[in-house]
Amino acid sequence: MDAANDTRQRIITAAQELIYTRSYNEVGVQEICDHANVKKGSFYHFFPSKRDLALAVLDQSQAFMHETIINKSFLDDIPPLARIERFFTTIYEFHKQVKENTGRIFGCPFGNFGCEMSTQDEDIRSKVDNILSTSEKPFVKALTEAVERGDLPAIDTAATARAIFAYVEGIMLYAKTCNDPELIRELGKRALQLAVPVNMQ
Amino acid sequence: MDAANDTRQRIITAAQELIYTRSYNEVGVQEICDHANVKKGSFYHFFPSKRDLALAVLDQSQAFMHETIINKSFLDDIPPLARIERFFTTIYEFHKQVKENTGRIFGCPFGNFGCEMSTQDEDIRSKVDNILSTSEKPFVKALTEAVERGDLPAIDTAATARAIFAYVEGIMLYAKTCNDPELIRELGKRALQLAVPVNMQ
DNA sequence: CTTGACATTGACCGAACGGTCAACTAGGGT
DNA sequence: ACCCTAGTTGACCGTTCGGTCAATGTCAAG
Repeated sequence: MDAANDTRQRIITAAQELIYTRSYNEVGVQEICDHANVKKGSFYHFFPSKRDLALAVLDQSQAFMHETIINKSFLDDIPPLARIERFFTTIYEFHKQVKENTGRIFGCPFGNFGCEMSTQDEDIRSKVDNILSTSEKPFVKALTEAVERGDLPAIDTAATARAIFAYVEGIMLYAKTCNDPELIRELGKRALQLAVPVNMQ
Repeated sequence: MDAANDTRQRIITAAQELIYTRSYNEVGVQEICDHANVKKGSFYHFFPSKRDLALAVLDQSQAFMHETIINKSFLDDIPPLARIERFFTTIYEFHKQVKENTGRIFGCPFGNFGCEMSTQDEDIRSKVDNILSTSEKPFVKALTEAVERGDLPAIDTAATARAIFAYVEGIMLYAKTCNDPELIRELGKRALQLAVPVNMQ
C-alpha cells in the first residue's frame, strides 16, 4: 500500500512536470516512467490508460494551485480587492521564478490542457471546465465582499469573476507565447477594470 | 508550377483544418496527406519537415483571420470603439456557426499553437508571438482614433490593445474549454472596460 | 508455513510516427 | 528527338507509440 501509493504518486508527479513543461501529446508513457523510476508494466497496474493519468494529474495540479497560489492570495488579512491584486502579484512572482530557473514560461496548466485536449477528450474537457469554474469561486467571494463593503457598486459578481479569470487565462497564454513574465504584471494591473461597468460616451 | 502550387496549397489547407480542430501533435503527416489526396513522398517534396508545414499553416491562418474577421470588423464605417465591439460580435457569430456545424468550439488557432508549441519549438513560438503583435495593431488604431475623437481619455493605446487582445485569447480559451460560444458574447461585452482606467476607492 | 492480494518486471504486440529514397512521369525549351 | 527540371509514387527506414501479459516478487493476515 505504502510503496504502491508512493509509486503511483511518483508517476503522477513526473507526469505533471513533463506534461506541464511540454505537452500531453508530446510526452510518452515510457518517458514518464523513466522519470518516475517505474517500469511501464507497473504504470499500467495503476492507470488503465494514459488519459486516466491525465485526469489524476489535473487533480493534483488543482490541489497544488489552490494550496500554493489561491489560498495564500485570498487570505482575508487585507481588503477583498487587494486580495485579487495579490493574486496577480503571486502568479507573477511564481512565473518570474520559473523563468529564472528554466528560461521559460509554461503558462497555466489548466489552460494548456484545455487548449490541447478539449476537442479530443470529453472527460478531460469537462474536468478542466470544472476546475476553471471552481477557481472562479475565490474571486466571487472577494468581489461579493467588496460589494458589501461598498468598495464596488452592486455588480454581477459571478459574471465578473468569470471575466477576470478568463483574462487571467489570456494573460498566461500571452506570457507563455511571448515567454515574458512581465506581461503578467503589466496586464494584471487592469484586471479589476473588468469589475467596474463604465459609461462610455 | 500550377499543379505544384495546387498540391502544396491542398496540403496546407488540409493541415490547417486538421490541426485547428485537433492539435499539432495529434495529427500525423500521413493523415494530412490523406485529406489532401497527396502521397507522403510528395509532402516531403514541398516541406522539409512537419514543423515547416506548421509555419506555413500559421501564415495561412493569419491571412484568413485578417481577411475574414479583422479587416471586416475594423472598417471605418462606424465609430472606432464600435468597431472593437463589432470584432467581438464577428468572432461570436463565427464560432456560433462553427458550433452549429460541428458541435465544437475550437478556440483561436494562434492561441492553440502558442499553448501547445511555445515551449517546444522556438520558431513556432516567435511566429505566434509575431502574429499576436500584428493582430493588436487594428486595436491600437481604433483606440488611438477614439482618443483623438474624445471618445476615450488619453491612454496608452498600445498597452490597452494588448490587454484587450489578451482578454480575447482568454475568452477563446474559455469558450473552447466550456464548448460554449455564448461566453464570447457575454465576456466580450466587458472588453472596453480594459481601456478605461478606473479610480477605485 | 501457507495463502492470497497486490506490486513489479521485462519481453512483447501491432500500429503509427516522421522521414528517406530511387525510380518513374509529365511537360516545356532547345 | 532530346534533355532538364519539377512533381509523383510506393516501398521502405528505424523509432516510438499506447498497451498487454505471464511470470515473479513481496509481505501481511490467517
